[in-house]
Order: sequence, then structure tokens, then C-alpha cells
Amino acid sequence: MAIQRQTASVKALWQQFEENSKALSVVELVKQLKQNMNKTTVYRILERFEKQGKLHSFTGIDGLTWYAKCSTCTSGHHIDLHPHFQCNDCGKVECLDVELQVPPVKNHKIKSAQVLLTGQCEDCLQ
Amino acid sequence: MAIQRQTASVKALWQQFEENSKALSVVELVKQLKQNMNKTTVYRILERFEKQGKLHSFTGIDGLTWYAKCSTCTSGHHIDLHPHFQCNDCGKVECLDVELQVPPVKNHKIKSAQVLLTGQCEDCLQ
DNA sequence: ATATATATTGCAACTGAGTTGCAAATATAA
DNA sequence: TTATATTTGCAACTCAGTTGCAATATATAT
Repeated sequence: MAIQRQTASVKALWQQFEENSKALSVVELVKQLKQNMNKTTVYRILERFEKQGKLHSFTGIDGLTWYAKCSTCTSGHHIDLHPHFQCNDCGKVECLDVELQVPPVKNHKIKSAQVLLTGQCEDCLQ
Repeated sequence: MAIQRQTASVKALWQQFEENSKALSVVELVKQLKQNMNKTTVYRILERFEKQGKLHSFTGIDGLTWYAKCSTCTSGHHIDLHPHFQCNDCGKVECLDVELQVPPVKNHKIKSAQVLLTGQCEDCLQ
């Protein structure tokens, strides 16, 4: 793999995930970092973070791409279940600490699983 | 709810799902029915099928929207797990007969769950 | 039957997320 | 310095999905 430089853009983007344990949508990140860097740069750096196993991506209910910090994954091994929850009201996405068991499917080689639960989050439930 | 007419378009679209038990992407349907009806019509009829509980929709790994026949769902009640499998090689999507148990998440009201498994299907495994 | 209301469809233009090509800028190596 | 590799910005593009509106088709009322 090519070297990767710890540029200001790379640092700024990574910081978003250090500060925030929750998942972030690319669209939100692009907006938030508009002053600091270009849209294309955001996409490219996130893509590389994922290849390095530092983040994983998934698709929200709205079809948008979200990224979150990998807890158990390493590069090339995203075999765990990635359970996420997206609130139908506020749109917020959380990574759940729940363990899901997927029964083996005969004649299929399962490489990854995306589990997206939807409903109402704690804040919107009141 | 407004009346719905059994037009030729409605029939033709529904037939696709009667013939095929597997999931179909909207893009594919639009291509397949280009001679019969307009793109917009496809989107609108599928949307109504879902509201009526006859189909359910979900997002594939490519971000495209897919539809499949509901087995256990009724209109307004899509609480089951919708486990689907999409092949990384050929892109085909199957509805799985597997039952998934989602542990309750505290302080969250779960309304629906989308489970998308990816990997290699029977055909592409050889 | 004629008129009136309602539902469906097609078309074209639009939106917005994500991608691509290329040139400019920045960093590393020789 | 000079040459080489990496990163970034910009603009233009692709393509799934949406919207407004006019035209058509079907149903209901008079």
C-alpha cells in the first residue's frame, strides 16, 4: 500500500471520529469541513480510512453513506455484524453494542453483514 | 386511502414479482419495462405496493433500491427482520428464510430492521 | 349521453450524492 | 537543486430518484 501522509486534512477528518463516538454521514462531514477541505478530498480520505480498517461504512435509511469507527474490525476483516440504529425522527445514527448471531446460510459464503435498525431514539421518545 | 385501479401498468409490474420470488432492483425493472411504461410510473406504483404492504423495499450494497414480496408483513407492520443476501460477484439479491433475533435495545423503540448479508451466492461459489 | 370529478401516466427538467480527469500544489527522495 | 510521488481543488460529469404540469383515461353524477 502507498504511504499515507498525516496531512492537516487527514488529521481534521480523523478528529471528527475521535471526538464523536457516533456514526457520521459523509454529507454532514462535507458540510462541516467545507472551509477546511474539498468535497472530493473528504470522500477520498474516508475511503482510505476504510481500507486501513480504521472506519467502516454503511448505508442509512435515506440511502446516504455513513462512517463509524471500527471497534473490532481490522483491515480486510469486516466479518462482524455492524449493528446500527437510525432514528426515524432526528436521523441520528448510533453504533449498537448488541451482538447479533447470524445462522449460517447453506451454500453461501457470508463475508459481511449490515444490520440497520430503525425507530425512535432515546431523545425523540419523550 | 384513495382507490387504486388495476391498470395494465400495475398488472405488468406485479407480474414481475409473481413470476420471480427473488428481489428486484428498481433500476432493473425500469430497464425491463421501458417499452411498457415510464420510469416515473414504475417508481410510483412500487411506492404504492409498499404502502399497501404487498412489497417491501430495502437498499442494496450498491445503494440501489430493491423490492421484494412481503411474506409475513402487512401494511404498516414491517417489524420483522427482512434478512437479505446480496452476492458481491453477480449482484443478485435473495430473501433469506433465516430468522434473526434482535435483542431489545434499551430506551429505543425499534420499528424495523434491515439485514443485508453480503458474500458469494451458490452460483458464484464454484 | 353529457358533463364533472378523480386517478393515472408521460415527459422534461430538476436535485443531489458520489465519481472522474486533470492540473496545481505540496512533500519526499536522489 | 532536480526529479519523483502524493495530495488537493476544481469543474464537469454520471446516474438514481423526484417534482411539476399537462394530457389521458376512468369513474361518478346530473
